[in-house]
Amino acid sequence: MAGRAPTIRDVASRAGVSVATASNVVNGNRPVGEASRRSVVAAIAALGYRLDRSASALRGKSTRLVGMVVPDITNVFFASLVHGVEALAERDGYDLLIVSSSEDAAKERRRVEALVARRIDGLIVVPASDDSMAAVGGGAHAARLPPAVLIDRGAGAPGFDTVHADCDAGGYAAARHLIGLGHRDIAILTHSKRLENIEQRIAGARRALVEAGLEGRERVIYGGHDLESLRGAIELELHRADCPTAIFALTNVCALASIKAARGLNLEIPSDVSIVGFDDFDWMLALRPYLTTVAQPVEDFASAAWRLLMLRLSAGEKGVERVELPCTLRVRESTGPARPRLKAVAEA
Amino acid sequence: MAGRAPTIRDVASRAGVSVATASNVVNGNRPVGEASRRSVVAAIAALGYRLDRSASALRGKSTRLVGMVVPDITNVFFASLVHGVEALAERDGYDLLIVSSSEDAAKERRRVEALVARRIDGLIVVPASDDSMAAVGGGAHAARLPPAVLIDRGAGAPGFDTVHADCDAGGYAAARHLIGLGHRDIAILTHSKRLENIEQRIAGARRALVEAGLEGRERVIYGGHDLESLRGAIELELHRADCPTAIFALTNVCALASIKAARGLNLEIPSDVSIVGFDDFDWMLALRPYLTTVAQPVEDFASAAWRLLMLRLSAGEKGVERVELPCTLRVRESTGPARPRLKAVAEA
DNA sequence: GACGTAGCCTAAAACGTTATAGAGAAGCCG
DNA sequence: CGGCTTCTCTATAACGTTTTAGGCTACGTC
Repeated sequence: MAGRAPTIRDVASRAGVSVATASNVVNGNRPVGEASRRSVVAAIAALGYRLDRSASALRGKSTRLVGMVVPDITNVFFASLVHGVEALAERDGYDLLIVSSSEDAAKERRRVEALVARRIDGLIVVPASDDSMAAVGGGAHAARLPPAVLIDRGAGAPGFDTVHADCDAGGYAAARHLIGLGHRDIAILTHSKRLENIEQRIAGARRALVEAGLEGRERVIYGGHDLESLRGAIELELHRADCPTAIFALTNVCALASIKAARGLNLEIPSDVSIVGFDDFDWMLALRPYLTTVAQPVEDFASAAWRLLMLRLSAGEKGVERVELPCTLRVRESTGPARPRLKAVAEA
Repeated sequence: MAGRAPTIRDVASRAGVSVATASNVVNGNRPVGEASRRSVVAAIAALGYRLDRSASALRGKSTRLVGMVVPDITNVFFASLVHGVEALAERDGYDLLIVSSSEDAAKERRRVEALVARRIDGLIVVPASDDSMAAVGGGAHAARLPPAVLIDRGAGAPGFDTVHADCDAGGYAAARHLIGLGHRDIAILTHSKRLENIEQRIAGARRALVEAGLEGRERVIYGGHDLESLRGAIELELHRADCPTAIFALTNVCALASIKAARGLNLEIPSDVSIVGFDDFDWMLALRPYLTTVAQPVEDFASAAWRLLMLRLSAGEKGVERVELPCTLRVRESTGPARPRLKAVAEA
């Protein structure tokens, strides 16, 4: 039937008005008289007209497109973030261009440039490293970044609105909990990158140890990004004669790795080794014993980030805003009183 | 320093060639002489020119934009699919517009229309229901859909390339395994939607039962989309006097729900109840006992879908293609010999 | 009645790119 | 040398929208 899709010209001529008026009806940019508006609406319905966003993106000042960068969509933490942001974006009539950085700053930079080439209105990023976004902004012919909000990491980065958890408090709460149970040898498992939020978690834990007169008793283990290398790293630690009686796993993947390692070495949780994890997602509730964990308010991360972005898009120039959200320690079954280590760990 | 970003006009004039030539250098659409190409490349570097994709989207025939629709990005199965597709899209210079349908056909339709308004080149969908995409294609002023590939569901939908697993074989293998262990009362847990692939899994299981002379011994439990309602549904079943000795959970969320339910009722796995799950992801490996499961080749889903889409984008008209990939039963520890039920289930 | 103002509308110029049609030069064949 | 093809390049017209700069009418005020 129809040769090509109807354009706003077709709408205008059928409604007997100018294209400008038709356009103003479509995107209530300027007021339109009641009579004109009605005939335009009727024409739109009759023709089945649909606004071509490519064209409005080119001509208009907004593309109603927001870019989102995450290290790994497969990680439920980031997936939840995306989930939350996507819902809000839809509500406000934005579409989301999602890319992943694979925890690689160079790749992140490439991907962000691709997004900028699409003229995104704004950007929400979980940066691969704390300063990677600053690097994208700099340089001779640097891509002019649109307003960007950093989530989870890069809390100190100048020039960006940021949303992050109070990781220091989270680390402190976790460590205090373990210390209260009598643990003196605590392994802290994390991935290798030097990230501000990770350092904060460690700092918080350290603070608790110092308070308890246990300065320097923690051991920080950097295990890499993937599950298997993390498991290997913590397994090695558990093999030692002076192995820790508790593990504080700084991300949900680290928690998973710790559990797998303990299982592999036939260590009972929590009687042989206590574990405190990070984050709190559905699958964790299938683990037995239930995991004691430091939960982050992921939904709030998403809504805060979106709010900041929308604010900046409408408000234009304004000071950067830093939102810090609370973590909550959820004590469940994977932590228990420390016992003197009796049996030697069997070789796997 | 620079007022506005350099356009291809600036590049052309600096290189001393026409804009058409500059454009042809940027997107090797037509051959360009060596001398011109060099000066254009030099000009691009000097000016820090970047192609504006909004403009090429409007004028050109391709937007290098692909839409992807998933029911729920939070589900690791769909997240993995996105992960796979995104990597391939990046490789081929496409960007991915990701939306989620929340398992709701009406929302799916709205979201697809939004994508079409962006003039996406193609579409990769895990449809909310088997015929939801066909519905989008129809209608009076229906959005003309770009080439679309359906993953996981809608295997029979006319006019679409599809990628799906051999669910019948998967269901058959799982049921045979349970029957071989002596199970006679098998509960099949799934979410409520009538989906072809789910029906196939059930059909496969039935086939195994019929073969073993156990016709009609399975009970299919439709538990809804979220974890808690699924758990409630299977819990109810486990409460019955004639409760099943084995559960075949038809998705990874169903498996999770089954485990939680068993735990909640203090049933030992597998001695009290055996569980076969579906899909195979990292977090499942932290469960104890290790879950026996029917694994789907998620990475292959993604690459097959991408291949089909690229094929159709280049080949134009051609017959629809249906890719069916094998499932593999991974026998681990959550299934064991059926024992006559001795103890009554304690009230939770 | 002249003037200012508000409300509604229009014509036409962008936006930055790619596609089209064709021009000029060079090479090949008869 | 004329005619043909091939290669490279250019000028210019789109693409479908929003924005700009006014223009017309109606209305109230002096």
